Amino acid sequence: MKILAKALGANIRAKRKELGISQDGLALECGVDRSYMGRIERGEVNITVEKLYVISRTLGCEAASLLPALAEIKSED
Amino acid sequence: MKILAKALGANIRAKRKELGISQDGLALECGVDRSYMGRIERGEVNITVEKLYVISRTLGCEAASLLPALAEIKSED
DNA sequence: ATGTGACTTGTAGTCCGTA
DNA sequence: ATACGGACTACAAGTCACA
Repeated sequence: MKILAKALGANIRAKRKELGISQDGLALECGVDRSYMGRIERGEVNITVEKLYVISRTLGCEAASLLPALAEIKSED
Repeated sequence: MKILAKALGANIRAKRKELGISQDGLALECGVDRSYMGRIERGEVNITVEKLYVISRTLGCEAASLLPALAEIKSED
């Protein structure tokens, strides 16, 4: 899919592994579906800012820290 | 509406005014409807990360810099 | 130039599976 | 535990008219 979603998903996955929790453990704590969290990490969906905050809160980091830099994304998305 | 959307909208509006451009000027450059940009700034809608990047690119700043800190948003959204 | 209402369409997000 | 799919429902995205 889109570069942006993939980069964001990769950041979320990296942070999650850093904490040593499972994908569906994270999904459960975020109150989102297990299968949906998988799609997010794989960059198959373009999440809303609200969901980004729910996830970052659970991951214990700033929402801003999960976002890839603009330079990484270039002109498309 | 939600605190998060309002805080984000306020940040976008502040950055836009800093650049001295109008709401529909920004909307035009972002390729979104004038009325929709108004709703974003007023925090009436919960935008996707993709839209956030389109707007931040037009504003010439990092997407992360438009996001309010987690501490400002507390447990709700 | 901006706010608001009443829409339609696309997709985010949910819930159920199988491997 | 994770990837992936199908079939939904909720809401973001986009358009237009009027104040």
